[in-house]
Amino acid sequence: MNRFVLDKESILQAAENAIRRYGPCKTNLTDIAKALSVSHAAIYRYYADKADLLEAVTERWLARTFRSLDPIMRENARPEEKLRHYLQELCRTKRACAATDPEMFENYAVLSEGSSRALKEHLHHILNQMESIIQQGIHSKAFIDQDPRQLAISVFIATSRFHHPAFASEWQNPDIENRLDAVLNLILSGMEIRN
Amino acid sequence: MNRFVLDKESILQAAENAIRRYGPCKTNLTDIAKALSVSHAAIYRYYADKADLLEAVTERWLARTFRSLDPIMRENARPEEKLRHYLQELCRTKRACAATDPEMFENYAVLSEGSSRALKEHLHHILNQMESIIQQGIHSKAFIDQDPRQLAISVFIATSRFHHPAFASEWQNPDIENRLDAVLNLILSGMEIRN
DNA sequence: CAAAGTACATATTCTATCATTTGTAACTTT
DNA sequence: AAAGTTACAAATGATAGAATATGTACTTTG
Repeated sequence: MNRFVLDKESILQAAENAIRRYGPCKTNLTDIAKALSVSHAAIYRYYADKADLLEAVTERWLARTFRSLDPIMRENARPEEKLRHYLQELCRTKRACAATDPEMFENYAVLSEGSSRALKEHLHHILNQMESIIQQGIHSKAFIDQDPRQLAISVFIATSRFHHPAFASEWQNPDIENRLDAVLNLILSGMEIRN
Repeated sequence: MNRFVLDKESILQAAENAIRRYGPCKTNLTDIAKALSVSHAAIYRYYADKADLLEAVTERWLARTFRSLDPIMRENARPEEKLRHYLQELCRTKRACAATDPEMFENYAVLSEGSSRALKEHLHHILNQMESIIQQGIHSKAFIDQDPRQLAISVFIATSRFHHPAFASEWQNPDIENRLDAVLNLILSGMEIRN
């Protein structure tokens, strides 16, 4: 018998499968429960409600998907190159998700319209990492001496077109990577101390 | 009798009134025709179809609304200040429309999701004006010597968050103007030749 | 014959009703 | 008592038939 122990993790996996199969809009608790061979009510023992479950699914997905940013933090490159790599990788990852994992990306896009705790935390995490790189750059006299948090926010905003899901339809343009590089050149040379 | 001569202009005005009254989604040709005391079929003598009429309405609205940019082009300021003013005014105008003329703004936002000739031309017009300011800056050795068109596009993209309708909901934040200034500082100092 | 109206086919949108989904509480089983 | 099921009320979503809107061809009017 393929009898699971029903737990948070198996519910998360079933939910993710359902989202991939039916898309985020058509996914319902009944189908998720059916896949686990339990009644839908059983899920309420583990998650307060549907929104809570979807938050958890997205949180797990975000952590997995943007792990590729962590090695960049450990790179031994000049801060300006590190920040460039970081944003290139952030945007590349978003593009890759939109193209190869469209349902999970849509799930994320839908959630990003509302106000989700998981997404706020993810944004904070991204800004923290950028701030840390900028901090290094300020210490090594590579970047102008301004509030690194504010700089991180400005850089994040200025590159929105390349990582915000509202613009996902533009990301198919083969020129998109060049466009990002052009914007990064402008921003980075605005931050650098020239000599 | 309030008998009009039915012409393109009076139809445009009636259409704009209808959009303001009912919103772009609920506006239909029958109501527009009713307001003009003609049958809806009469409109087809002047506009090929509904999309054609709405294009024309938007074109007229865009021309009227963004006239405030023209005086800036004639300003006798340093190119870096001129470009700053231009983008501040562009974004300020968008914010003002979103707040005080929500139906016409929504009409514009809806159109901007599709591919409208009027909007493409408007974008070209904006980019042309920005390019011209940048051109001046390059000649006066205030800006780095790069393709002014590409620079204009980069500046436009980097400020999307402040003028693209997808972000209109963020424009209520009282901090929005400071955020724009921070991004403009970054971009402009990236373009300027420092000494 | 130019300009608008009428009549009509097709496409779209509304609306009323029905089915599903969500969330809760009381019940069963081990 | 822990882990699940069953049964149900309220919210949400699907559906089909009615109503309205769009676009075209033909008719009327000055």
